[in-house]
Order: sequence, then structure tokens, then C-alpha cells
Amino acid sequence: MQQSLSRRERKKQETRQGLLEAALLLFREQGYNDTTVEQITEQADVAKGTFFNYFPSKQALLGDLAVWRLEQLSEALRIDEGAPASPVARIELLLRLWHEQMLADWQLFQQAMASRLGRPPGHGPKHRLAGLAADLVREAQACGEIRPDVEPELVSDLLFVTYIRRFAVCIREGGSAPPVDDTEQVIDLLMNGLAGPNWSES
Amino acid sequence: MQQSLSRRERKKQETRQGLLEAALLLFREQGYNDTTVEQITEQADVAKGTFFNYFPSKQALLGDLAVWRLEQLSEALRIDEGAPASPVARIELLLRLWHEQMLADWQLFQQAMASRLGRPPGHGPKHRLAGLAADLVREAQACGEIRPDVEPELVSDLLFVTYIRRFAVCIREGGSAPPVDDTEQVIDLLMNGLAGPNWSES
DNA sequence: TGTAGAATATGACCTTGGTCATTTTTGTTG
DNA sequence: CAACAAAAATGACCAAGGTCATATTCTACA
Repeated sequence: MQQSLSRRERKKQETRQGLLEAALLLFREQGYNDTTVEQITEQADVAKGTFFNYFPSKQALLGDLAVWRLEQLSEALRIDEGAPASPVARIELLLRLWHEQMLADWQLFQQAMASRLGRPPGHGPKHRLAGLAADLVREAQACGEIRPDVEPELVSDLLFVTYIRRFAVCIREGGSAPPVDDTEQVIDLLMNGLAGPNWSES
Repeated sequence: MQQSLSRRERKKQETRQGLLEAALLLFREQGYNDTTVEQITEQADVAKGTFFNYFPSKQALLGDLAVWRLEQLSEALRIDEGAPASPVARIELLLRLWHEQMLADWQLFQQAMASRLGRPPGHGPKHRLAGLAADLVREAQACGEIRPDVEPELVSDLLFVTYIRRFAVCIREGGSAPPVDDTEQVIDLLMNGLAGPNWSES
């Protein structure tokens, strides 16, 4: 071993990066679903089996691809790279940069998300869960229970983050224990934010 | 044709429902990924090919399964079924019922979600996007830019609903036009909610 | 330099989601 | 009842993701 990375390690990284770049290239050209693992390995000039030495699945590569882009984002947020000092301003910057990255890979992520959230055509069945909640929000607005100047769909989505969140946390922790029901707190928090100061009087 | 549904139509519905129930049974027993389409058709006592006459894909069946459960939920929210009159109370009921349904199919949805959100083990790479935002939120709390009594992770997730939302809407509408950048409004809305009344003074 | 052993690459192979031409069933009409 | 047409069921078939035993390459050490 002569450098920080041995030749073996260097080649390993090269192969991995090659796979990543080949995949990104092909994904951009023809989309995620229409790109086969074999095409990726061919483009990267390795055998098909090699792919699975580096990534447990095709999906996993997509995840690692996202992580890679994310690291670039993380760099841009460092104050010594020109990011603003205010955390809230940096939060805004984060969202904006993320938005730009998504635009750059628009086609790719469009397909990736579409395959996760059900088919694009139409809004699917009329009684989507979010639609159900949005209807209730509209009613609440009509009664004055929720301020009327916000989009019901947005509120509905905000409500369900909390649900996704509870489950995601449980899953992430790997345990088989189901999540606790903190619906009450959640409603309380959101109502205090949404039905809050600008609306309660005046 | 003698009744509201011809024999043919009835049999069709029977087959469809049989597939749905067989799938739910097997999914509960062995999870989504470990259940093959062939097992489902065998359980429902039809040929494998028949499956794809009713559902374009295995994933699609999962979606339809969710829709089915959702219709039951929708029923329970009707006032003449004993639901409260207040919309906000019904929103709370909706979340609570949904939570119960998820618990009932805990194993199933655990796997379904896990396969969508990346692997369960660990929190994945340290620099997950949400983690990045959560760190910024913590900083903002330290500076007093955001009230300190809320969980940073929750705020971070709330921030990203807006991102998911923008893209999901675009995809749902099927157009290839990328979403507009409404980051400013979003930040404004969330800040007004989060840094709101209970904290600004006192 | 030669050799042992670990790390890596390889491609044959298996599984399973998904397609399709063909057969079977069902409803209709003379 | 016979024949015909539309709808639905069937299973052979294909493509692509993923596995694994084997072959190859690299590193270390004598």
C-alpha cells in the first residue's frame, strides 16, 4: 500500500463510479424502467454479475444515485461556499437547489416517482385518501374552523405527512412494533399553526 | 339479461374479488414481496394469465386493495353512520381510522412502504435530505428563528411535503411540463405557521 | 520472484412479473 | 337447437432482475 487508496481500492471505486455514471446516462436517455441492468453493465464495460457486487438491486442504485447528488447539495450549503448565514435562508436555499436538481433530472425522477405513486393518468379513483381529507378541510373552512385562504389539498397533504412519518420512523428502526397513535397531538399542532393568529380574530 | 348484473358480469366480479381476497390473505401471511402472482392465482383457483386480465400488474392490485379498504373508511365518515358533525372532528376520525387500518395490515404495509422508501436497516447514509433540513431547522431554533418546542424532524418532513406535492401534481396531470418554483410562498406559509403566535412574544 | 490467499469479476442459471395467440365459455339470433 | 360472435380463461413463452459456483486478478509475504 503506497497511497491513501491501494490500486485495488481505486479500481473498486472506479468500477462503482462507472456503473453509477453509466446508469445516470442511460436513465436520462431512456428512463429508469426502460433501462436494463445489462445495458448498464455493458455501458460500464463490466459483466452483468458485477453489478450486483456493488448494488443489491437496481432500485438500490437509484437510491445511491440520489445520495450522490445529495452530497453535492450538501456542499453548496456550507457557509464557506457562499451560502447565507441565516439558517432559515439556508433552508430556503436547500429547497431551491433541490428543486433545480429535480428539474435537471426531470424525466428520470418523473418516472421514478410515477412508479411509486401509482399511475399518472387521471387522479386515479375518485376517493383517494388525500381527496377525502381535502373535502373535510373544505367543509371545515366553510364552518370557519380552518382559515379559508389556504389550499385544501395542501392541508390534506400536510396532515398525511404525519402519518407517513410515524410509519416511516417505525420501519426505519427495523422493529416490528407498530407506531403509537399520536393523532391528537398532530391535529393540535397543525390546527394551532393553521387556524392560528392571522385568522383567530380581526 | 335479467338482473342488474348479468351472469357474466357477476362471475367477473367474483373472479376479481377472489383474486383480491386471495392476495390479501397471502400478503398478510407472507408479505408482498414473498408472494408470487402464481400463488395468488392458485389460491383463487384460476390460471396465472387470468390475473393480468384483471390487474395490469402486481403493484396495481396492491393499489386496488388500498382503494377497497379506503371505501370502507369513506363509509365510516358519513354523518348518518355516526360520525361527528364537526369537520375537524371528522378529520381526526379519519386519521384515527386510517391508523387502525394500517395496524390491521401492519406487516403488509410495512413491506410495501419499505420497498418504496429504501431499505429499513439503519437510517441509510447519514446525509439523507430530510436530515440535512432537520439540521438547518435545529440551527434556526438555536437562533430563535423557529420556535424551539417542535421536533426538527417533523418540520423537515413538513417542508418536503411541499416538494413532493409540486412534483406529484405535475406527474398526476401527465404533462411533461416541470413544476413552477413556489419555494418562496411555501417558506412564507410554513414560517408563519411555525414561528407564529405562541412564540413571537411572551 | 513465486506462491498462497483474499478480493473481485464473470456468465450460466433460476425465478417471476408480464405478454399473447389460442381455446373455452357465455350470450344472442335465426 | 344450431351457429355465430364477443368476452374471458388459459398456459406456453419471453424478458429482466437477481443468485451463485467458478475463474481471474490483485496484494502480501517468504
